[in-house]
Amino acid sequence: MNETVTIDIQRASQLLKLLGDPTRLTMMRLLKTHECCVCEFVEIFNMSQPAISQHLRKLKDIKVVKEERRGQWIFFSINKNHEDYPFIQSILEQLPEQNESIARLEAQGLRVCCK
Amino acid sequence: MNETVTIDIQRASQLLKLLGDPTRLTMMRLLKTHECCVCEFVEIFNMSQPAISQHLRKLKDIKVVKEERRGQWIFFSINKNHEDYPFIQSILEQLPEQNESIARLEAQGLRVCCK
DNA sequence: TGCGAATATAAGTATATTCTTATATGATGA
DNA sequence: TCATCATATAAGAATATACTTATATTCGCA
Repeated sequence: MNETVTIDIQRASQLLKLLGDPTRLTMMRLLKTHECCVCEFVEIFNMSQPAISQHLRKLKDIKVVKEERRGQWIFFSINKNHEDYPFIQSILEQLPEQNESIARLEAQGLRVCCK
Repeated sequence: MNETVTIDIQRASQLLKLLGDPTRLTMMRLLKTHECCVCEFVEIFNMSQPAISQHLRKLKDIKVVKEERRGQWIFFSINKNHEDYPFIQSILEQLPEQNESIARLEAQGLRVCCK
């Protein structure tokens, strides 16, 4: 009958709470199109490394992002296998692209450092 | 070019933060299909009247719900004229209906009390 | 093997959030 | 007009959140 995928209210509110922080929401929007490492986020948000690390940990704890070490760096990306990925994606899709942040990084030569 | 409606990240995170509470998220889902008054929410959530009132106030402050007094009762409903209504609606649509709550109220004869 | 860079964790603090209880307001109806 | 019902507000307490600074871990490379 009803073909719309639904998500349990408890899980939904937990996800929304995590996305309800401007830093984490922007992180997720950035990760929608770019893999990023911690040092890039530190630059983009002009925030301390531990602060960034702690935000990423929360996203990692509920498995909406995954990490992959490449040499010295750890790259984060969205976990597309997450059970609630469609829900998350439907939100991120409505947010404006954050390409300026990435462009600014590249202009400063700070993006390459993590490639 | 891009026809998708977007919402500013700051406003989006503010909205998501408010929806990121199970009580408020359930309230919004209920209001999607039913107007409700405070006393009904008190029954549904089995929560104190001031606690309910304070949650509703937060939703009212950012104008995602509106209120209308009818005699002794104040009925709440979703403000469909809110600038970010499409964003909110896209989230609520993915949540399961909360008809059991309403049905339970009616079974207890507590729904009529506010008609 | 040891040092430096990238990241994580721990502990502490300031602030925000969500209740509670007590009280105020506002409409209805005897 | 007064008592009562529905709701709002105020003040306070417990807990959660998001930083800070200091320190630990882990990898790559000389």
